[in-house]
Amino acid sequence: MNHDNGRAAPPTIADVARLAGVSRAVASRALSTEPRPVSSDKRERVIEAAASLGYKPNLLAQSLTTKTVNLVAVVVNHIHDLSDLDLFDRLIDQIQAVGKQVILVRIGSVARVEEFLRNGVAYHVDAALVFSDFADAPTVRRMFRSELVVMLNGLHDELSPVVIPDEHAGIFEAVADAAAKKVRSASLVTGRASSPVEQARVDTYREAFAEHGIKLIQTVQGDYSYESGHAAAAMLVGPGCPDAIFCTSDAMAMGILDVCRADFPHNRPSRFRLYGFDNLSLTDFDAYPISSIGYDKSLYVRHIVESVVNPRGFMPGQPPVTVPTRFVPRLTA
Amino acid sequence: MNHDNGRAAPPTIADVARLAGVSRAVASRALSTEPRPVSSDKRERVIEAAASLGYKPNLLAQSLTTKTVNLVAVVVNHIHDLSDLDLFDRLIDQIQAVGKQVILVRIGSVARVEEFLRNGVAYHVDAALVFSDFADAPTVRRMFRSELVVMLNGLHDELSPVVIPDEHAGIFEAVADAAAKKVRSASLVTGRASSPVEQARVDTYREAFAEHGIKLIQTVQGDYSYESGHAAAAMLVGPGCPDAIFCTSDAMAMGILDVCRADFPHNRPSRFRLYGFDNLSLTDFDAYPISSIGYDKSLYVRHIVESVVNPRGFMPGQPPVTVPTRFVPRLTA
DNA sequence: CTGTTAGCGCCTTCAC
DNA sequence: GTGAAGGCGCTAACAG
Repeated sequence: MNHDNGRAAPPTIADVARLAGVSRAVASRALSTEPRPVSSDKRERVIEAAASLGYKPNLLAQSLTTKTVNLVAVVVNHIHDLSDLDLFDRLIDQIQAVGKQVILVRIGSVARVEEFLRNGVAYHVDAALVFSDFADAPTVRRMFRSELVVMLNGLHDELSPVVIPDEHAGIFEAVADAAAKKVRSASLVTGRASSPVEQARVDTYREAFAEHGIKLIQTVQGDYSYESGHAAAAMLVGPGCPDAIFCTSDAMAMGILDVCRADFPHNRPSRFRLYGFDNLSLTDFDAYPISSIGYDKSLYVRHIVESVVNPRGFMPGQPPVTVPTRFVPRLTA
Repeated sequence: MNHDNGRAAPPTIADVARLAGVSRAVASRALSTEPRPVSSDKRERVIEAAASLGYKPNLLAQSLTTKTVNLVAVVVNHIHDLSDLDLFDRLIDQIQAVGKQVILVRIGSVARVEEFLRNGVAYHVDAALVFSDFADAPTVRRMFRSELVVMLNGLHDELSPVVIPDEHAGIFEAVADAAAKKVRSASLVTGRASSPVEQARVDTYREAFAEHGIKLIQTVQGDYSYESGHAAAAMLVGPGCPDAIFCTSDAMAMGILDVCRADFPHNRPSRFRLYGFDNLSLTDFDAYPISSIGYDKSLYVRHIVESVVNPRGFMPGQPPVTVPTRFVPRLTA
């Protein structure tokens, strides 16, 4: 019953085979999840022996021959990238549901990428899901010795599958909402200008403004953070205050809202309307009822896990898998 | 320069040895971090060869002989346990800084614990850091085949090191703060009654109230969540509203604050004072300036990582390592 | 269907 | 200081 009292080494498949009176190969086959040829009586004996020994396969040794570890790397800049905990909770749950485990890799800074490469953090993970934009696909492929890199940071790559929210619809819906509410002028608070994703996002806003005859008064650069929203507020709501402020992250919108509480009696806009982006779960708190742009997280996660489970579904050069975004109205608009 | 264009298999130590014109053993020794006898010219040649090949040791194969994977499991109930992202960011950073990687295990429910055991998620992790209270130390030890389990969920265990905040000081400071502000009556909002940690916490509050002559009017049970705080508010601030409300989590305090905004003009208390617990980074947002009880997170993380790096520092039966808590005043008190 | 034989990639004796 | 040989635990190829 009790099989790990002493300092005894964990049983190996050789122990199981011996106890069952079969060869190691048969034991291996009997214990395999795949259908393998074994006579049913031997299979039974093996299984019983394994149970009585409390045998657990050494997955590391296993991976050495099968070349698959059931390990998926999730690569982020900082853990704060996980601010959408809801999304990550689903993601991890789903990855575990398909029998894999998550190794969480925090890059921290661009410099660390090089460090990782030098130090050889080279687990042969089955796949790497890249949320960090500090590393491009080829680099990540080298880091993990894995061909299967799923880019979720907006950086495209011919050789790797890409899953990405299609921001067009959501942005246009949000701007249309503003236009319907007689918004004629707007300011835009952006993130890091260097990011191509952010570039595209800003362009989409511009396009939508143009289409609805909304005048873009001013663009302020932040860094997606609450603090940068806080700081941006001063530049935005002076005398020439716009009818609406659009932010490319919810956190920045939260910062602005906190500076301008007076402009939102009972959380409703008076002087200007406020739109965020991301649809963080934070926007469910009463104090931050920020109209935002979001997407179906389960669908997004499903696409990601699908490309991990079924890597052959991807052909080099294939266009990104997209998840449509939509406008999520709340009080601030 | 480019060493993985084709479908070529990653270079092994044998390739390095061949290129350097030495035996595999010498190559292994030269590449080892430990000091091993190798003539310096050969060492140099090996290192150069490894670099030019872009050689990265296969950590899995390595672990097969060294019995150490440089993998640390972080076990949580849900990802929402990570609500203190600040803490986790440091933790992961520090773990990576000592050359290990984090495998994030989400238990989800008590039923899943058994499932993990059956499926033999037997990665030989070097250590498991248990935040989940769904699993006790013996179970986790079996799950991971690891002797080194660090309990961070408040569940004690003779055989495993425990790191835990010492809540006494912080609670007494908070209650003293209230007493100094003429608080004479208080209500307490608690988490799951089943948890022994929570039991102890509640007892400490009671003790502190008694010492300062504060009358405990009412105890309401929540579940640490924002929503449960929201719900509790109705029961608390009726006619016999206390002078202060103490919550055993910041999230619950946030829920109460949102229901009772009117009682906090300019975020300052009028009818009653509000105290949280955890000192979440959320309390840095202007909208939730909740007085709380926290501890030095870097110190906490340092203790954890120390017990992972230096497991022999722990003796069975040793008392928990504690991190002192302290009161963190903000507007709501 | 079964058992034997070879490795997977690495490290560690152990002789030299 | 060096290299040959053996083995970590497991599974894929073979013959039988």
